[in-house]
Amino acid sequence: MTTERYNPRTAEPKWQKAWAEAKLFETQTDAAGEKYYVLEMFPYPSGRIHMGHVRNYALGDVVARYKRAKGFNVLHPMGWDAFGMPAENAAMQNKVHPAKWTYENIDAMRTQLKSMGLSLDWSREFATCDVDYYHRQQMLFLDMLDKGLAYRKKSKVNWDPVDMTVLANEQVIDGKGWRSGADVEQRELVQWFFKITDFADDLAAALDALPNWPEKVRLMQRNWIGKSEGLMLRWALETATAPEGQREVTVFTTRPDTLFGASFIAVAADHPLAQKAAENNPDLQAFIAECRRTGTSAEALEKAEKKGFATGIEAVHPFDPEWRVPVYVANFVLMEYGTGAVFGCPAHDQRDLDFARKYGLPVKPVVLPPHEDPVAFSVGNEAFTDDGTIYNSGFLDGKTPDEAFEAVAERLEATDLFGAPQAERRVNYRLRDWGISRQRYWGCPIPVLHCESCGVVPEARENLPVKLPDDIDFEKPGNPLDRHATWRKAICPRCGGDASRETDTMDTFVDSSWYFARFTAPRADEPTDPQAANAWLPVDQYIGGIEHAILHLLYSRFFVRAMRKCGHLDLDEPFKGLFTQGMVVHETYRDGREWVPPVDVRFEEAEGARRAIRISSGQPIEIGGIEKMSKSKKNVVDPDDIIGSYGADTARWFVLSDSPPDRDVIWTEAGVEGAHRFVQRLWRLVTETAPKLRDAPSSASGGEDDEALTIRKAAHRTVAGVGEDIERLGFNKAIARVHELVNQLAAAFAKLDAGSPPARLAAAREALSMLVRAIAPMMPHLAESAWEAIGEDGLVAAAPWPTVDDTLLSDDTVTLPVQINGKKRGDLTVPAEAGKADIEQATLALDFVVAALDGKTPKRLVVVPGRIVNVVV
RNA sequence: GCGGGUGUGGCGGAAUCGGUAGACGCGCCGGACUCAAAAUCCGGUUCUGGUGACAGAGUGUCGGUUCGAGUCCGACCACCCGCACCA
Repeated sequence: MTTERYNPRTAEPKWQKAWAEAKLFETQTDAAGEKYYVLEMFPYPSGRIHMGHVRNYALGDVVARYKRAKGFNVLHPMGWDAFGMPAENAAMQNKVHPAKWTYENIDAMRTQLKSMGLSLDWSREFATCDVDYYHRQQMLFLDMLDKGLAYRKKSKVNWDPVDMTVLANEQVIDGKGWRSGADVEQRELVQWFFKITDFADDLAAALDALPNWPEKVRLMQRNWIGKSEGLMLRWALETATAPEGQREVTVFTTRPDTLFGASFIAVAADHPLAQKAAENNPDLQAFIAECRRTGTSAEALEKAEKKGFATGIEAVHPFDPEWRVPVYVANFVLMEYGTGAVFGCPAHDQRDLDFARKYGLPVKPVVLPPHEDPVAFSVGNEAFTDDGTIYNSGFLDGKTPDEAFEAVAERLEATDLFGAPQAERRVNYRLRDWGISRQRYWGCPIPVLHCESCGVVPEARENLPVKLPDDIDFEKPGNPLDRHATWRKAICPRCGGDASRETDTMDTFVDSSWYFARFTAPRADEPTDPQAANAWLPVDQYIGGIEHAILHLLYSRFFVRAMRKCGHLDLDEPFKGLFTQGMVVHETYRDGREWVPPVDVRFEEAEGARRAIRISSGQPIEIGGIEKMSKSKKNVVDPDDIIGSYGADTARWFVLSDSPPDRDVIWTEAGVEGAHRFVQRLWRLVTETAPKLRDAPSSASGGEDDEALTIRKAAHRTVAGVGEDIERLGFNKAIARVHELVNQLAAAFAKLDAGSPPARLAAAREALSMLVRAIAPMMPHLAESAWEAIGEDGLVAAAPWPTVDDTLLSDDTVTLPVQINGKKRGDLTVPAEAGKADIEQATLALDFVVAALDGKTPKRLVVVPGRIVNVVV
C-alpha cells in the first residue's frame, strides 16, 4: 500500500487559517482556567527572523500549547523591540526613513513568524516605536520624575572628534571611531538617569525569592549589584605637598584590616584631587588626557595596561603621623565606584601588588597565612588574599581580619579629623544608576523642556505624546533632533514662556523594561490597566537568550518596583520563571579573506576527510570554526528557506530535538533532514494504521491481551514522561521518548489487521490518539493532519492533554545490575516489592557471584533496592 | 582584566538523588526490497586486543573522597557569554 507523503506546504497554511478563524489563541483575561503567562523576549525587527528566533519561539510555543492543553488560560503575546541604532544606520546608508525601514521589517518578520505556526495572541501586538506605546512610556517617565526616580547628572560618553558625534561602545573599535577612525575621547555631558541604586539592596535580596530562575543568572546579578560593606576613610594630606585648598582625600575600602600594609593611594583621573594637582603640572595633564583616550567601557579600562602617575602629594597614615603614603593618579581607578580613590595594600591584593612592583613601592605583609613563620614569610609576585592572622600592625596584631576591621572602624569613627570622624561605615554597591540619555533620533523622546526662566520642566501630561518629527535628515552625523529647525521650540507649561525640548531620547532598554506589563492591557489609556496587570503578572515562564542575564532582566526588575511606587501595578517581580536558551551556531566557511554563506557550499567526502567546495566557483574552501550565526561571518541559514522546503514542523522539531535548550545548538543540514524523515515516518504510521482501526472499540481497557497491555503501557509511559519533560523544559528528552514510542508502535502496528483481537485494536487506537496529542505542542500542523486522519473531532490544538492511567506505569518485577567490586558482572530480576534481605539472598545464589566469592564470605554487600547491588570481595 | 558558564563515542547528546556510561537522533557499515536508483524496512556501530565467548581501558587534564564518581572536593587546560551607549 502506498500512502501520500505529508505535504507541509498545503497542510501548514490550512491549519494556521483554521486556528486563526477559531480565534483559538486570543486570550480573555476572565476566561476559565488558572492563568499562565508565557513570554519569549520580543525581537528587534532587523528584517528577517533568524534561527535564534525560531528556537526561542518554538520553545515558548511548546510551553504555551502544552499549558493550554492542560487547561490553563494562557497568555502568549508578541511584539517588537523597534527603536534602536540599526534603523538609523540604515537611514544613513540607504537613505530610508527609520520608521519606514522599521515597519517594513516588522511586516516581513510578522509574516515569517506566522509561518512558524506559533500559538500567539496577535490581537495584542505592538511595537515600541508606536506612538501609542512611547506615549505611555513618557507618562511613566513623568511619574518616575515626580517620585524622584529620574534625575540629571554629568556623565561620560565616547566622543568622535571628527564625526562630532557620540558613539556607542560597539562603535568604538580599539579606541577609534568605527567610521572616522579618529581617536575617541571621553567627554562629559549632562544626562538623564534612573535611580536604580535606590533599590540596590532589594534587587539583590529578592533574588532569593526567585527559585525558578537559573542559579547562574541570580549569581551574575548578585555580583553585578556587588554589595560590599566597608569604610569611608579620610586621609589628611601633607600640607607642603598638597595643591592649594586640598587638605584630605577620602577612600572607600573593604579591607581596613590591612591598613598597616598601605603603600600608596590611587585616585581616578577625573578625581578632583587629580584635576587640582594637574593645574600646574603639564605632565600630569598629559597623563590624564591619555587616560581619557581609553573609551568609556569597563572592559577597555580593565584590559588597558595598569599605569600610574606619581603626583608628589603625600597622605598621612591614620595611625602614624610620621608615616607618609604617596598619592598616584591611576588609570584603573574608576570615578564611578566608591569615592574614586583607593589605598593600595600590595601584599594582599593582586592588582595593588602588580602596581607596587611596577613603581617600586614597598610590599609589607600584614596578614600571615596559617602555619607560616612571621619572620620568614614574604610576598613574591602573588598576593595573599585569603584569611589569616594580622601581624606587623601594631594594636591589630593577633586579630583575625574581621576583628581587625571592627577595631579599625571603631577607633577611626572616634578619631577627629578637621572636625569630623575620620572614618564612617558604609555599604557600597558596584551597581550604578542607569544612564538613559541617548543623543539619537530613533528612540522615545524624553518629555522634558528647558525653560530659560524655570530651568528643567517636565512636559505637561496633557501635552503628551511628545512625538518624533518625521521630517528629519541623516545627511550629517549627530542627533537630527538637535538640528531640527522647529521641533525643539516649545512653550513652558509652567510660565508660558519660550522653552526648548530635551533632544535626548531614551535608551532602548527602557522600552523593553515594561512591555511585558503592557501586553496585559495593550490598548489601555494609562501605561497599564492595574487590574489586568495584577491578574496576569508575573510572567510565569520567560524565555530568552543568556546575553540578557544581567541588564535587561535587572532593568525590568527595577521597572516593576518603580511602577509599583507610581501605582501602575502591584507586583514584587516581573518574571516568576526564567529560562535562558543557548544560541544557534553553525560552521563557518572562508574563501581566502571572504566568508562564504552555507548555501554556496557543498561537501565532498574523501579518504574519511570532509572537504568544502564553493558552489559558485567550484573551488575548495576552508572550513572554519562553529560560531554564533552572524551576518559578518555569513554563517546564517534563513528560516524561510527551511520552512519553505521542509515545513515549520520540521524546523521546530529540529531546534527542539538536537540539544538541551539551555545549550548551543549546531544547525546542520543532516539534522534537519533527519527531522523531516521523522515527520514523514509519523505520517506514514498514522495513515497506514488508521484504516485498520476503523472497527476498533472506543475504550481500551482490555488486559486479557498481552500485546494490548504492552502497547498501552508504552503509550501511557511516554505521555507521562513527555509531560514531565515539557514541564522541566527538557524538550530534547521529550523528543527522544517520542522516537522510542514510535519505534515500538511501528513494530506493533505492522502486525495488526482487522482480525486482531478487539482489545489490541482498541489499545492501538488509544496509543495513536495519545501520540498525536503528545507531539501537538511541538509539531502542531502535522498533529492536526494526523488528528483528522485518525477520525478525531475538532482541532487537536483545542484538545486536552491525554489522561495517564498510573496503574500502567509500574511493573511487577525489577532488574537490578549486580556489581562485583564496583564493576557490573550481571543482572538480578526480583519482584518489585522484594526487600533488602530477599535481594541479598538472591544475589549470593547467582552463579557469577558464587564463582567470584570462591567459597569466602563477601567483605561487604551493598544493596540499594530498586537501584543496584554491589558485592565487595 | 573582572564576573558567569560549558567540556561524555565519528557528531548532537542521555544518565532526574553518588548506583548498569553512551538512551534517542545524525553519520557510517552490512542486509532486505528493486532491472537499477531513490524512498522505505531490518541489523550492527565507544575504543583496544581476540574468529569468538570474553578481557582491558574510557566522561577535557592531574590528584582526592567513596563499596561505587560523568555526578562530590582541589588544582589546571580549552572554548563560550556578559562587562552598563549592540539588542
